[in-house]
Amino acid sequence: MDIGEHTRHQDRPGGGPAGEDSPHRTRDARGTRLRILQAAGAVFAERGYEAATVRDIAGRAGVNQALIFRYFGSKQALLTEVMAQGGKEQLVSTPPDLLFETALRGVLAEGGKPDADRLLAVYLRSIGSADAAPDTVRALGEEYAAALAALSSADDGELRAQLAMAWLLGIGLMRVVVGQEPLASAEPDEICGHVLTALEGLLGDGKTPGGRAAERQPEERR
Amino acid sequence: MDIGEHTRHQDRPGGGPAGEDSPHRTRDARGTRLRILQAAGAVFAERGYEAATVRDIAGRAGVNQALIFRYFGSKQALLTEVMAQGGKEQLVSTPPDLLFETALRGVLAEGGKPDADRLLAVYLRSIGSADAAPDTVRALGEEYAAALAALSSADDGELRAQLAMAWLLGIGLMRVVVGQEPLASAEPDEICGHVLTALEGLLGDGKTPGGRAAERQPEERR
DNA sequence: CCCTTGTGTAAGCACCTGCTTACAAAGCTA
DNA sequence: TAGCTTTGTAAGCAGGTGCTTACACAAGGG
Repeated sequence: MDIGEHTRHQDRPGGGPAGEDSPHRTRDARGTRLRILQAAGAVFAERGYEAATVRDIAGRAGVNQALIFRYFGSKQALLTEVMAQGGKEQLVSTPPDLLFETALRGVLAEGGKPDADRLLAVYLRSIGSADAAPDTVRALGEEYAAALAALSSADDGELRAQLAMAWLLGIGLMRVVVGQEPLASAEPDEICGHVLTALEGLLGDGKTPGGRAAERQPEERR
Repeated sequence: MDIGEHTRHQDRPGGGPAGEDSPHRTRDARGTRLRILQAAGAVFAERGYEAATVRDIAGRAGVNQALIFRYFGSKQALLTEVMAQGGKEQLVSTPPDLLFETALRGVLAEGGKPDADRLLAVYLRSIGSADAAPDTVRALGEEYAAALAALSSADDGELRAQLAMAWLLGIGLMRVVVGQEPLASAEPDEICGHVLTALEGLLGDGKTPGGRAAERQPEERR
């Protein structure tokens, strides 16, 4: 699973003052910060936290590595910043009854689109090594699970919701990191149908039917 | 999750020829090799591949680190060896219709028992970083999925089986690595009941509509 | 005795890591 | 011009990494 499409800035060793067509304005602090964040997201997603080096990130962003420490302080803080961006937006902007399907489709879309936000890959690849990553995942996962649990009237609703979240993560792991076939190339609609059908009883608590989200026939793609 | 119980050999810097009561026979190649493998499994499981150092492993095993390279050649080869041991035993020794529940219970038991085989933790923590880890996981997962797929008459049986395997991995990830509550401390029986019920329609028979399976409640409601 | 083989060790090498420091230049005000 | 802040860079530091080398000691055979 090669990514292959990134910002095109390479580490230019010479950096001479000759007439090079610099693709970005120099001395643009906000732009530089953003490029570092994007490059960090890509490198963390590809290699995981430990294997990613700040020299790699700086090279990909086209900046000197000292700038990374000026802007973010440390490699760990950079990872935290990468993880923090855009984490909860989906959570607060999606009605709870559609939350799981939305999150699932987000996970499924990640493998396909090359330029999709690689947040999930960063999470998955950094969980094993970085100290802050499991905490971030746990905190985010708990909020998702709590929102999901509110839908169910079962007394162990939170556990059920976390089981559903675990399935999300596992599917993402298999598709994005491991790349197992045929799962990795399967149609999102097909996977979505299977998963939602299977979870119907787990999340829908039995009394009220799960609603449209659990219909076997997948809805039209958004 | 403190381990706390291992071979008690520490790296002794002096190593004087005085009358030291060595708790293991010296010059025992097979025993030394085994101790290295066990120590490597523990350290890889705790820290992940990248963060684990051969000096740590050697220290935990009570041997000189040069021995690790004599016995295994490289750190990567050591990881491969650790992953290879005992991977497929369960696969070939379990009838297919019990395979999923057996694997699930193995995953669930891992968090509780401190001295359980940490193979899953090694997998999960090393997936993000090591090169060979995803390949090993993919190969092993494909065999499990193939065995599971043989049970189903659906034409996409393999996909369904891999979805089930993904759930396994995700639950393990949440329990062992992330440690999310209440999932991490939940009773294996309870989780097992939920998961098996939910997967009934997915793995059982592709022809049976999923809604039917979700209609019945889990048998014992705690 | 020496020689060989198998097992274990101490010391180091070459390299890489995150991070820091000293410095240069751009932009701005006066 | 000078002075100041902001943005960027080159060079290096202290420490850790995987891995190698040279060596020590036990055991067995001639």
